[in-house]
Amino acid sequence: MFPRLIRTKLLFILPLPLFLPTLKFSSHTQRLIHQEKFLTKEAFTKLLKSCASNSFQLKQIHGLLVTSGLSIKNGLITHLLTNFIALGDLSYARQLFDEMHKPRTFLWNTLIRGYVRNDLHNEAASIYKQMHLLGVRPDAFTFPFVIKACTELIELRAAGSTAHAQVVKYGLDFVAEVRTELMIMYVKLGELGFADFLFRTMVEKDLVAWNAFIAACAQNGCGIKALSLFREMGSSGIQPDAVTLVSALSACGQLGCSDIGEEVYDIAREEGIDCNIIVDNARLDMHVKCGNIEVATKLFDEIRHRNIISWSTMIVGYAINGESGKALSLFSRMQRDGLRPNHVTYLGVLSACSHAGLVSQGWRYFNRMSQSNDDNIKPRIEHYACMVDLLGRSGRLEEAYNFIRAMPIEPDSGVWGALLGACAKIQNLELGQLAADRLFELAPDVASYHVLMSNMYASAGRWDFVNKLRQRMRKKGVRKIAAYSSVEFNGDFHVFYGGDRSHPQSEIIYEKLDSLFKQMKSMGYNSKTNSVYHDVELEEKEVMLSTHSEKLAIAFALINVGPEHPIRVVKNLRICDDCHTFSKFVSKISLRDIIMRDKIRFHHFRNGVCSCKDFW
DNA sequence: TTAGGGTTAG
Repeated sequence: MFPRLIRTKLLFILPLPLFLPTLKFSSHTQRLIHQEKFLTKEAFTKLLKSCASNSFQLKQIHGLLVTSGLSIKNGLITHLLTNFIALGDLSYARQLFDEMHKPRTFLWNTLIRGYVRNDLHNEAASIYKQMHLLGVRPDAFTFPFVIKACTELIELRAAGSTAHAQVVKYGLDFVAEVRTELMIMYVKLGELGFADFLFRTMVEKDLVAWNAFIAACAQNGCGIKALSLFREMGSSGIQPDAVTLVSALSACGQLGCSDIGEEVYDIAREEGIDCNIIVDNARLDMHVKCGNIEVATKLFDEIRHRNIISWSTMIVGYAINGESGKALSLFSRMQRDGLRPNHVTYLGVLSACSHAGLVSQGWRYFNRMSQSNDDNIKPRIEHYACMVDLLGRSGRLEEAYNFIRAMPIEPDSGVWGALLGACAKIQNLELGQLAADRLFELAPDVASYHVLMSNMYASAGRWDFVNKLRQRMRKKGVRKIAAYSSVEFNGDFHVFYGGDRSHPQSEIIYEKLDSLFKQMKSMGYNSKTNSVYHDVELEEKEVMLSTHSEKLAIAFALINVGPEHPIRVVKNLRICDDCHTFSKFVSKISLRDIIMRDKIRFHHFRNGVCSCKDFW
């Protein structure tokens, strides 16, 4: 009707009363509007600013702009769009974006960032792809978030490499922000060497780059690397901050080295970042993960401004250290103190029940959650998995299976995995097979499900099925995770694999093992060969068992660690029956406490008894 | 008008 330029101008001279009847604004906003005679660009900006937190009002403004039949400048839409992104309403932002004529790179960046910040990584990647197809040139602001999106999703791995190639093509690979994200991506892909190369060749390694690398290592199972970087940072003269210390503490928790963890906390004191609730929680969690439950209890009582994370950490701490009663009474104390549990707290409570086989109490907590009106603590899929674990491991496999069938949400691999784990413990081949069938569909690449099922067949002597399953794994390229145990001694980590002879002290370690076995056998020890899942003769089975990684680690610690310290072993998988018995005997023979952390809980061995009461 | 790093469970 009008040439575009004129129409645009018209918008700004539309008298305000025309707008007012349909808009329901606060009195403050209305005053603001009345003060302006016409809706000038400044007035419009002001109007948007005053509605920035109100999605409804923003939508009304957009609606008015559209129904006024006037063309809208990109600038105005940009304002609206950034507001919607800030409010997390990505679908509305996307609608606005699609209405725009040739949006500039800045807007593409804004949208990608919005998607990533709201965990919509696929959408972020597809926007980038579209940008690429349309020939819009990305800039240094585009890539940090594109790479982050690729890092977060396994499906986007290939896209990550493409993005890296693009970064190089546009000459942006020396931009600190871009390179930091690339580094994180490669750590997550398990390419630590390449991540390290990117870090070494960074022009200026600032605090954020150090932190990103240390945190990425700590979060992706490279605790030793994280700690060595932390030490290197200290000697390079860069002052650590709370983020650095939290990552270092988390690495210590993973590695089970609380002495080093306390040295890290000393630095927090020097830097004046102790009494920071996040750092204090990280320290608490570190002691929990090292099995120092008394130290953790004391620290917990000393933390002044405890938050829900402190309480959850402590509840879980009791649960995994075999003190379920304390976990549950702490939960009651928390509620008496007027704190509301969140979904993690409930996971801790349910896992406390699960570790001790407290079925009726578990049901009570689960029902309490289900009846809660608060959306935040309605049971999620993880809570269902916890219940299946509790029921199944307590021997109520049928009940667990019926529970799964009655679930209001679709069971995922976590839920079926819990059932399979329980079936393996109780030796229920039939139900195990059923769970495994579901798991091979839902999570075909996960080695541990194949291994669990294969072990069950082996225990039942069904070697035909074992071989079939192994073939299937080979075909799919699913590789079993090798079991290892590690012991920290004098700041170094000694890692042992089954049958390992690579340690410099191997000879005396094996001698020590021999003499231990002799003593144990005289006390009535018989090896539990049902933990060896290979079709070999009994004698050979005994040999394989006798060199399990945890046994080597314990022998190493007995030789090296002073008698005033307990023996601490960290294992990456679950402990087997025979090693559990072995550890009980050793704790009795050697009069040493053995604190062993397996994949999901602690075993504190003292004088021939384990804190798990042989239920795990 | 835009950018990179953090704690709690299984």
